[in-house]
Amino acid sequence: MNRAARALLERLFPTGLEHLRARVEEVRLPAGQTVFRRGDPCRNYLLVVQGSVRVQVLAANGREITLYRVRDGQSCVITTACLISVEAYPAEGVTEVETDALVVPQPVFEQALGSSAEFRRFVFANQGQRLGDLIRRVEDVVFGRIDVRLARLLMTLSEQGVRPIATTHQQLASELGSAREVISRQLKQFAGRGWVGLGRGVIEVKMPAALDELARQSD
Amino acid sequence: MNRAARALLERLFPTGLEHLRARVEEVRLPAGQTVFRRGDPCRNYLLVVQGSVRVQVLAANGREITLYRVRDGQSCVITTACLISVEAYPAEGVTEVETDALVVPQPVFEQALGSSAEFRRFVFANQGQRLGDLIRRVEDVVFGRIDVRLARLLMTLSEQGVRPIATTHQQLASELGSAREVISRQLKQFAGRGWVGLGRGVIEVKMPAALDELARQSD
DNA sequence: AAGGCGCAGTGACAATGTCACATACGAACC
DNA sequence: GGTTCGTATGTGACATTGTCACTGCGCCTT
Repeated sequence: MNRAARALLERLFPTGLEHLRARVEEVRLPAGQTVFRRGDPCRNYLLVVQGSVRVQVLAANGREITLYRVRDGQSCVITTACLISVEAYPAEGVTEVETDALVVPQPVFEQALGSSAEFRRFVFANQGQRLGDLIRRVEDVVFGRIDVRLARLLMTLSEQGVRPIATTHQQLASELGSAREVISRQLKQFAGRGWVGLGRGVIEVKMPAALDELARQSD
Repeated sequence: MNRAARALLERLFPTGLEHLRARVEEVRLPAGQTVFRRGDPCRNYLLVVQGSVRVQVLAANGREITLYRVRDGQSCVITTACLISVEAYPAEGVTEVETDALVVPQPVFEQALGSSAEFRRFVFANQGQRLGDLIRRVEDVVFGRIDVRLARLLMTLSEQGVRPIATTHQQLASELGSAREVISRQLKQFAGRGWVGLGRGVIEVKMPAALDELARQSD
């Protein structure tokens, strides 16, 4: 078990709960691995030590939308909520990169919840954040314009990742719950204004200020 | 305090936790009352004893969408999640009818969470259901056709409420996150096929089987 | 070099949302 | 009975977004 995993474990199962640590398993998942599927029952509490899990919903016709991501040191709302209420997963989770996770069996989860205020705080803090993400996503999808949403996404990707951005139009569409053609058209507009440069599987943000101004429009 | 409230209180604060009951307050809210606003901090855990709270998001241009409802014996995800994570409310809640609720102060909530497995189960069961509602709502909004969604809504309303349905096109639009004109057009189509009868503020479902068939279409 | 496959471009059309009005209904009041 | 007023609904023109059916391009494999 690596250092980050051990630190997280010690934080969540502090003195007095050491005996629970042994029942927590560490797993290393390759990128692109499905962690849970829609309709699966929840049996374990999952904690991402290091990596990223994308939680998404798929439509029959191939369209999809990303609900939120679970990143380093976070846990998944759906798992938490379904674990005790015994609902099936309403969405699916896929690792985006190689991901290190801790698997806490349901009985251990319940026991820790009963005996550690720190553990409860962690669980609820995660719930709150993920739920907030989700509601903002609804708002965005229902009321937001696609150009604004795309501009925002491009800014986010260019700030946090390698430049130029390595992604396909289809991936952007899946992120936003839109269709590839729509994204292609928007990107062409952006490119026409000189805001971005387009290549196969590559997008270069050339005028971040312009994109940013568009991204700030709320309505 | 009425019987239903007392029963709920006894269930959630059983023998051993009687002392907490006294710190829970009962309130009776009139219909149309705003329970919490977007951006408000969460200070109390709210339990609906009898009534209904609609949780919704409003857009700048007047459009709105209902996320879910909290009904008899249920509690609100947002409140639960924000209470401990100290996030502000990302949506707002409004009573739809006169509503009886229990107000559990944050410290009492934390204490109960630490000492009662029954209380924890209740809280998480509610979380799971409400979160499931929310994800299904996202799916519906992003991938669903408006005619199908409207048919489903009309069936739900006609099954559970007084017939004919007493509602305006605007209310239906707000429920679905759509625009009034869109709903009016769809209803006119339904009426043209003889599926419904329309009046001012009133909709009569005439051919539930036809609506139901439409409502079952998933894609 | 020849396919094959994934990615992107395109035009026509359908569905939904927006805007600016016009109308119609019902309650309250003369 | 009429008048008036506020709310609910109808409507056409248009903008935006999604769908469909293709085309073409670039890169990899064989």
